[in-house]
Amino acid sequence: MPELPEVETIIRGLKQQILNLIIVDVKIYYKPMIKPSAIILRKTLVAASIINILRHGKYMFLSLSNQMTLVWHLRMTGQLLVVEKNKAIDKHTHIEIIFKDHDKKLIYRDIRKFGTCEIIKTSSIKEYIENHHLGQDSLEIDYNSFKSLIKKKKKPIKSILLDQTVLAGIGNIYADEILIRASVFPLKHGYKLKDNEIQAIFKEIKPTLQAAIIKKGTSFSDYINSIGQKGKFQLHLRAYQQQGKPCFRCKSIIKKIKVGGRGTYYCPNCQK
DNA sequence: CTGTTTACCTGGGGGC
DNA sequence: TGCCCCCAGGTAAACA
Repeated sequence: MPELPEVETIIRGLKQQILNLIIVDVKIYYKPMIKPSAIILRKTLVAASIINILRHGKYMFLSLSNQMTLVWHLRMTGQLLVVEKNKAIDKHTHIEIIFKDHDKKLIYRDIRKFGTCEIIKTSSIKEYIENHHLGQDSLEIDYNSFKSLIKKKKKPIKSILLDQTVLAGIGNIYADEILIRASVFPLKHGYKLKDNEIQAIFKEIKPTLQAAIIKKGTSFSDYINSIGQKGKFQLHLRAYQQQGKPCFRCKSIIKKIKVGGRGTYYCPNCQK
């Protein structure tokens, strides 16, 4: 499940590997993931190069040399990989991008086919973020806007952290990791949180995500970065998938519940 | 407007 | 061995 730290890790890898390489061919095997169409994607990419990559939350913006930008979202099992040009692809590979005079290619793999690739004008990236009602990036958000957003919401804080219109980038893993570090019960509603609890959550958001970026993300099931490596933050998880294990703080047994339909892990003693 | 539920997909695991 | 069912979760769309 690529969340902000995993997407950031992928972008850092891609920037080192494929920036400014001229694209000579694009092969598309699964068309429904592309907006507006596979034909337009091919036309847009051939003869162009990727000159910059930005991130907002879990969205990647790959800007091209021709004033166009690919908005790529990996959803749950998407992978952007740089592999040897002659490497055989498997049935989960949906796009191949071939570069001029280069022994590597960029491929898109996605077991569950939820990922999307959308072509927009580079000048309308801001507009795209607004139209999709994305909140501030989780590494950028300031305390006052965070606090006022949380106070308005009549739903569990866990669901609020997952809401990309509130703040962008947090998914199921890091929502639980932030809440156990902040000692806040995931089912407690936003408007019922005390200032010191909102402060405690805010204080954990950026350091938790930054720590995960340093470890190159969490690899629980499918996530690997652009050179096929797993992350290492799964070795530092305190809540996610830790049911039955002792809490890092008080040694109580971590419990698993459902919040808004999502598996949620927490310490029944520290998070009340 | 708000918040909740469902659809989109596939693979893995449990029950039998 | 194999079939059925459920589960995993990010987002958009449908719904209440």
